[in-house]
Amino acid sequence: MAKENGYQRVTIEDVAQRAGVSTATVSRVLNKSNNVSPKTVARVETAVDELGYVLNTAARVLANNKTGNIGIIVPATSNPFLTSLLEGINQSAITSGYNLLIYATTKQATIQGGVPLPLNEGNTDGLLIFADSVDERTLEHMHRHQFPMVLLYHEPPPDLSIPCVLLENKNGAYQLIEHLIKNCGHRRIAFMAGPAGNQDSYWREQGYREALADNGLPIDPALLGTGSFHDWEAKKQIEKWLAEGLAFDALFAGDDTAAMASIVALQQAGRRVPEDTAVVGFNNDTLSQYITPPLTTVHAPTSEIGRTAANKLLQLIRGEQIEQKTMFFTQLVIRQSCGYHLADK
Amino acid sequence: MAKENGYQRVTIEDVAQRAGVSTATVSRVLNKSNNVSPKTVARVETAVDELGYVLNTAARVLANNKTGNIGIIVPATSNPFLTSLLEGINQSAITSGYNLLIYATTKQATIQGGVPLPLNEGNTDGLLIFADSVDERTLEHMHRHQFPMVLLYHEPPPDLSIPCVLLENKNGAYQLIEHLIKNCGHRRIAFMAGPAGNQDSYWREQGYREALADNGLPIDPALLGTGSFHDWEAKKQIEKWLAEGLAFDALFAGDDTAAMASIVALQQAGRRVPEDTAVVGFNNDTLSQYITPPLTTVHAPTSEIGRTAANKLLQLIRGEQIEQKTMFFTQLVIRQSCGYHLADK
DNA sequence: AGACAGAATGTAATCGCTTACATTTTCGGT
DNA sequence: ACCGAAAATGTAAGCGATTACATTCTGTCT
Repeated sequence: MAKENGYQRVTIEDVAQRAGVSTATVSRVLNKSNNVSPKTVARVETAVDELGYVLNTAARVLANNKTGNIGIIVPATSNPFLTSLLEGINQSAITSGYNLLIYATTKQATIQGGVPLPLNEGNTDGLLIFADSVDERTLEHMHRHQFPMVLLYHEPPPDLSIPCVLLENKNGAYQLIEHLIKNCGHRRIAFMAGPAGNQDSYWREQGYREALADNGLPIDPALLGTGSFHDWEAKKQIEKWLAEGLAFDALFAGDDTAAMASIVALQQAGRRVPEDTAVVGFNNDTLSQYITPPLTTVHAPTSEIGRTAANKLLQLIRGEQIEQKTMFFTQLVIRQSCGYHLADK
Repeated sequence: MAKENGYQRVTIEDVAQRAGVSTATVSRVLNKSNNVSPKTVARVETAVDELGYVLNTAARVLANNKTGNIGIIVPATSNPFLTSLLEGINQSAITSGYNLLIYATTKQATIQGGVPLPLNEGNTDGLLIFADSVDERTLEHMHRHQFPMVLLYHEPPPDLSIPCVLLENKNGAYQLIEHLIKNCGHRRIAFMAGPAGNQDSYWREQGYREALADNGLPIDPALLGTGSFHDWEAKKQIEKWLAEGLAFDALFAGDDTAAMASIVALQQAGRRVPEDTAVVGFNNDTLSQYITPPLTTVHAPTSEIGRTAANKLLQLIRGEQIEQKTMFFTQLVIRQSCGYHLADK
């Protein structure tokens, strides 16, 4: 009855008693339903105030089978790209009167088969799932139960028809690399992949490969590394390459975070960017314009993607029909880290 | 009965029936309570699997009066500092078997008097509250109901004894400014305040003022501006100062985000940093080492603060006694944006 | 004044789970 | 074979809301 910490909850019944009405009426007032006289509304409202009544969400959810929340499962990284994404999602959630609950998975606690998600039908009306932060088995299970979900930056397994919103990566990467080759005159371009299994990274690599091929450049496996979209990992990769004495005059770091870290690592090793080594990223994070040299990158409409994904989920929850796949496109942003301004044209 | 989207929930009763036991037993298995025979456990577990049963969190919460979640209310900004903070909080939450629910307030939807918080006793066991993201009236109300709360970077109003964890700002700022004056030889040091009402900003300003005073420098009101710990705001302030023709040879931007944006704005206007104008920040965000010039700043143990705050809240929830106020200290980090390496010593 | 539609309010079942208490099993010891 | 304590299981009363349905007020029209 009393909460563990000893506080005695005020219920709708107490309010009803104090206001001299039934619980049904109190509930009506609380839910602003019509057909309740102004005087009664007033009486109930003062009773609520006087008692300091707080609605018990759990009870309401149980009765309504609706929570008013949407959730998102993301990996617990500090990549600023995520911040933009969440910003967009939160925006549309709030606009629609929903709250956003965020659950960040860590290495120790990745969501894997069997373990029930902390965010589920009990506390959310639907879920946004970032990349592969939830394993396929769990996904399938929820899908079987028709729980509203939208996948972010990830296509669903072929047999699961879960709506998703995606970023077009290949073409963006292709243009970026082509710019490096044709406009800036680079030949030996290294590539850092993202985290294992990341679909964005996969397509960026495809764009990289095609651009090289189309421009008559070989794919040198030695130029293929891993940055995991993570500063530390990128730094390690650069150091490894440098130690090996790898020859490269440009680097596509996979994303902006890895690019920024790479620039620093390169500079610390005495290489000038872009004079000695050009570096380009992907995403166009807010910060990429603030570093020196300003980063050449590919703009991704991240917070718009977030907004759209949330809206799709909300439609799904309302039972509306939505298209399975939404694709967003990118745009090349040329600044200075690619060395374009130095190239002889 | 059926959820809006038409899915029929499997309840504990269905499981009980299928396993040929009572609901109580199923519940016991689900909660891993002892005193249930291995065979029964097995029978129940297969029934759960076969039926694809998912526990209804709302019902459990209603029965238990415990959610297993802690929540945090933060402003919806993309300041990387917040990311570190959340990281720390999430870490200890998960370690203690709790989940972290994040609610980000936006300009449109700040938490103000009367409006019930989306995160409350119904879905969380306790709340972390960042700075002034919740108004005093609401705070008081929850405090009156003994809802476990911990304030972050903010002291409670004098009459409300809510535990808080704070950062020591004044001394950090003092040292920073003193370094600028004594070691780097700057005289006209501008200051950018944070958001209105921000306590961290207040104390940083005090440190700034005292350092100037102690070193015989006047406080020139013209040198006092606002950056709001925000890139855009900082940029505007710089542009305004530059347009006014304000003379200053150093800037304490209030935090790293404002510092980085200021550096860019200054550079765009043709001023060299630190040769023409030194710039320093506060926080020591991960990125501050990656920019050029690397930022001189004050290190704040942000994610440790997060961890500590979460732990305090968890203790509070368990009913343990905790100290009201925990203070964390800072450390000066000298890199290059202050111009120290150029100063004649 | 009486009848009646519609507004206002009340009654009580229900949502899915936990758990105190009651009851039945199990099993070692004699 | 029997007893009794401990182990296993069952029964049913909540938790705090919502809401279908029933009932009681209004006030208008004849």
